[in-house]
Amino acid sequence: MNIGEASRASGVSAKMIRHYESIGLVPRADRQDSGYRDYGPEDVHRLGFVRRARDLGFSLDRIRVLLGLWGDPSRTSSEVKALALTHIKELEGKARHLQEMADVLRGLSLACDGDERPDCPIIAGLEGGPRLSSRHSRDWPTSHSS
Amino acid sequence: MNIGEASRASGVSAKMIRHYESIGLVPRADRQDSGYRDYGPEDVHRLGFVRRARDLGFSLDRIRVLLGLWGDPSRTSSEVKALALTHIKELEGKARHLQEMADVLRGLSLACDGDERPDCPIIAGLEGGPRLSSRHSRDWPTSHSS
DNA sequence: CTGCACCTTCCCATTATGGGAAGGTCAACG
DNA sequence: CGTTGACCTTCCCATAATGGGAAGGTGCAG
Repeated sequence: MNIGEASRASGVSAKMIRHYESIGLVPRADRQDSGYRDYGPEDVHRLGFVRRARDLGFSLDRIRVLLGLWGDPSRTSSEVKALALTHIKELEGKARHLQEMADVLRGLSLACDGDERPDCPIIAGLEGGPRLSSRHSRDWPTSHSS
Repeated sequence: MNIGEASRASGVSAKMIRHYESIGLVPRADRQDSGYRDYGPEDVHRLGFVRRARDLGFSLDRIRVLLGLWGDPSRTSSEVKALALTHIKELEGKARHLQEMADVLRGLSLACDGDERPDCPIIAGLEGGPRLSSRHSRDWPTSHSS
């Protein structure tokens, strides 16, 4: 089958299929006489694997490893699991980081009237002064006059 | 002051300061006779603003808008707040997405023995079959024999 | 034979950041 | 004065993953 059909069948864009081939993530596809790439069910299967791994946030580099494990009959499930757990930690670390940023910003936003006047704690927070944290405003000692 | 000092004072790398200038995010810096860029307290202040906005996950494009609002005496805090709330939604959306991926993977990992044998639900999950979801395994109807 | 859909390769753009080269400036030290 | 080392300049390249689009070849249907 042509690349377009393989793309539809696997959910990977033709552009990306070519790219994955160019970086050696997937083997070079066979060619028809026309020069068109030629894919079989196994290729589509592999591309689907890659797509699902991408959907779970794995980097192409890590997918390379996963593909190796996939095709390795002597793999151990502990290798796979270790890779997965590492990835889970990274995902959750990033999720936490994003949520922390959101929380800080929400704290500033709660203090912002959101009216027609220019005064705005959000701008003030960005402007400097106390480090941005997720704590409440009463924990922001703007100055210690003592 | 030289760019190095401005960098240390603002927490923005010299490389990035030049970059921000090149894309017009911050005004072109004055030059000393030597050709060195020359920064004043106000410049450092602005760079600090940019850094803190970056720390909260704002894109440079949005920081451009924030800087505009910052310097606009006729801004309304509602404009700022709206921008912030939009950004919060995006951050939380991304955080949720990452967490969902982690949850799916954790589901697969829990089912994986992690021993010396090759059998691995994680690999099987990537390989295809039922769509990857965050549901429990008892919610994965592999087949309906009825 | 024409037209349209599809394929090929190649280059460019994105986002934010950094590495590094080649060369100019400055200050200090001997 | 001369050298050295820290600092500055600009310019190009790289990253990760994806897409846009151009220029040109292929295949099939009418």
